[in-house]
Amino acid sequence: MSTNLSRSDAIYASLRRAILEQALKPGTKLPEDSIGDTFSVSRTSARNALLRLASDGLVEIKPNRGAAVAMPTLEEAEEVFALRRCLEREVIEKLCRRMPRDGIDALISHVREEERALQASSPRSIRLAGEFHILLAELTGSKLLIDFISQVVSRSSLILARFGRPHSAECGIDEHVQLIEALKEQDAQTASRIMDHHLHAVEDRAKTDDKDDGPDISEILNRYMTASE
Amino acid sequence: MSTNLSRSDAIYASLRRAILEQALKPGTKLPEDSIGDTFSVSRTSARNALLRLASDGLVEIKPNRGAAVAMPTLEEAEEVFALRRCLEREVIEKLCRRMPRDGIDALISHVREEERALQASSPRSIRLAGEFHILLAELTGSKLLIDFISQVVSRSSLILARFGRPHSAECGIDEHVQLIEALKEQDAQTASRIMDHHLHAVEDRAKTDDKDDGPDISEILNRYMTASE
DNA sequence: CAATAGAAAATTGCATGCAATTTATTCCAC
DNA sequence: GTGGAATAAATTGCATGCAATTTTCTATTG
Repeated sequence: MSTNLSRSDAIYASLRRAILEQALKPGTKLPEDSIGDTFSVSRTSARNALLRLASDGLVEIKPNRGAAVAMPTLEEAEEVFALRRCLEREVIEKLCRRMPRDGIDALISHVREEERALQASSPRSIRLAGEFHILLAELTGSKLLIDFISQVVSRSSLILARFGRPHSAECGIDEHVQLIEALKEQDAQTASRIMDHHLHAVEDRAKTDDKDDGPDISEILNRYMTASE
Repeated sequence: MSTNLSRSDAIYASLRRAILEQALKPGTKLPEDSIGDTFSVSRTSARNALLRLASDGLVEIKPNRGAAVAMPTLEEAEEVFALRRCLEREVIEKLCRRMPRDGIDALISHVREEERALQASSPRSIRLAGEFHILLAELTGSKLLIDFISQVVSRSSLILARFGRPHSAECGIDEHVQLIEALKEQDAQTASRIMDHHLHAVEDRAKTDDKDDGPDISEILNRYMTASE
């Protein structure tokens, strides 16, 4: 049970967390050697993890030039949020038709955790805000929908890291609470309206363009080697 | 220019074509050795190709047990078509708002090619039917939308290979023609209606459950080694 | 001093080898 | 002849090594 994860799985998970919590900023180069060294594995395992992250859109791999944390453009950002609105609307509709028992409870308890992380100024709060939306998708029970939502949520985090205010949490937690209320009442129209407003707010947070790159990768990664949440 | 593709790219493309044209049926095992041998490359390259196909949902990889062409369940099939309707509706709406010049021409010319392939009873017709929908997505200009549509279209092909009548083309070509007409008139409502009807027809074609597996892989793959269209 | 050509270092793409796990086969008891 | 354990074959997960490409540094020239 302890080593149920393969080595490349562990690296994939750690890198993913580091990117989503904005410890690794867009543009940061990710050489296979450095990653293999810091995780004490070979380049092969690191490479596989990078390939998977690339298909998630979290890193970009250019032939013979290596991998780097993806730098979404403003154009791509618009595409992501347009598609995200489309997908999250589908989630809301599905959930208003059929919400699993304990679903509301799970959502409430997640929001509580978000609040705790926010008060503690933990970097987890950034990731938890995104995972609220993933939890919504999970409640629909559709594997594919979970997968697609995860992708747009991940990319949204990246967009906020690139364009948003530094370290701003992605979502207003109060809006999450409002959404839960509407879902409880099975009010699809209100829920959709809140979600649209919520996503527009997130999108608007992508305004200022600050950037700096290239600190020590290994230093950052050492904090993300553990598989713990 | 001749070898702009890396080795694993070529294998990925060939395997993908073979799966989408239903030469490789769901459930067929894909051992790294066999693939490497038939393409005259090492297991490493074959492995990378399989990893990418797995993230597309076209093959399933179980730890220490190898890869096989994915066998979608009826449950997953429902998920795919539900999401596909959602995404294709978005495509239609976008295209009715703004259709690129020459877009209609490109669609018409694609349908012509579909007709030619169908008359020639070419296995290409199966793939071309799916690529009509991908072409629609491409006309929206959204990279992400193209990506997502490609995924659901690929999975649809797999579902038809698993559950549909053998070698039935996925789509009725006449419905494609009707859709083009509605798009030309910028009639989003009619276009959406046709698309919904069209996709339901495709979904209904997933009824009978026939199966047989396991011919010689290498024999099939040899026909797909060329990088041709 | 700027610019460019060339060499050196770094990094990726791929092949091969080995240990570990899984699958198939053999052999023996019943 | 059947069921099950032990063994053999096949297959994956991973590490290492080498050639090819890219990037960085250096030196020479104008």
